[in-house]
Amino acid sequence: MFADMETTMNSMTIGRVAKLAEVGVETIRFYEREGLIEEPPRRASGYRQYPTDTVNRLRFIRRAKELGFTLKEIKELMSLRDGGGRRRGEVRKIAEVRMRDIDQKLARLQAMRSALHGLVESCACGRRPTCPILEALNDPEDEPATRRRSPDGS
Amino acid sequence: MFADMETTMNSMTIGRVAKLAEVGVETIRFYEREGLIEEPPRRASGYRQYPTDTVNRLRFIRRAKELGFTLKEIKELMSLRDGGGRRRGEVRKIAEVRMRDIDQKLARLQAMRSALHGLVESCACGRRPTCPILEALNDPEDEPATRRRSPDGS
DNA sequence: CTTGACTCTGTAGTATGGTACGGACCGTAG
DNA sequence: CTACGGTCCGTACCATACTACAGAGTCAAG
Repeated sequence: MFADMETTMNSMTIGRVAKLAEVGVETIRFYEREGLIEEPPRRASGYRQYPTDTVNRLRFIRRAKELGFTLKEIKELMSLRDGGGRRRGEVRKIAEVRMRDIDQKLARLQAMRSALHGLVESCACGRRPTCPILEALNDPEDEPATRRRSPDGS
Repeated sequence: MFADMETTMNSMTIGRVAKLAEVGVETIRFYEREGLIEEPPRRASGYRQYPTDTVNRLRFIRRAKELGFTLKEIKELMSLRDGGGRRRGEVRKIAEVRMRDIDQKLARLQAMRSALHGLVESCACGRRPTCPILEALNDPEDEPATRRRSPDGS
């Protein structure tokens, strides 16, 4: 058909982009309104003409969302690319904060993973005093399991 | 005050649980309605009396949510503890699926982390042809970067 | 035994992130 | 040139996950 032409021409209709990025057409327009992707050039008719790169941006958004980031956070993450009108030190600081945030997510996912692994390997479902899955996301920082700081949280 | 008594008595009011788990009182009742936590015993007055363990469950929910799991998924994860009326093989299968899901999240978070790390270390913001942050979540599985399987995605 | 904070139920409203029209226009295959 | 699907814009609706009342009852300190 004409799919090949569109892809090689480095300019795609919204429907083609949507299909490649595996999102809905309405979603793309929604992201445009929300400022997550920039307004593309238009044809004389008003049709949006997307650069192929937009597909990657949309996939990034989709996956980042699956990792628990909000659209607002994703917008910020993507703006780190070009600095988003921020000073260098500021970009650096944001990136560092996000990294710590990600490290925490990594640690918790790993804990959950190993809890599930234990469940699969030993099949020790329901015969333990404590549940490894629930334990997985226990955080010694705010759970004084043995005693830590003041006994009253407030 | 009476905080100490309540904690040591292994039975807490909803307000106390809420404070310790760092969620709202209304949220707890909402989770109860949704079946994420079981209905606690009541006093004669109708007041809910929570076992201390409920705090851990609520924290688990809070963190799992931050990791991008929906309440439905979290409910399923928690039900793996007691089997949730499922056969052993079924529990195992669910756990395995979830593990693969988590592995993917881990890989993507790690990619994003290292992209941010590169940004912080080299401070190479905005002077590259491609953006490491956007690249981070590119997936060779569905993005035929160099050519792979059929050239047309559909 | 009053007072003020807490809890109860039920219902309504909010924020986020889309999703689905309706009615008109565009574009290309036949 | 006509059919038919894609796209336009605006608005309305939806699911998820809370959040905020209202109005009544409860608890415990003073």
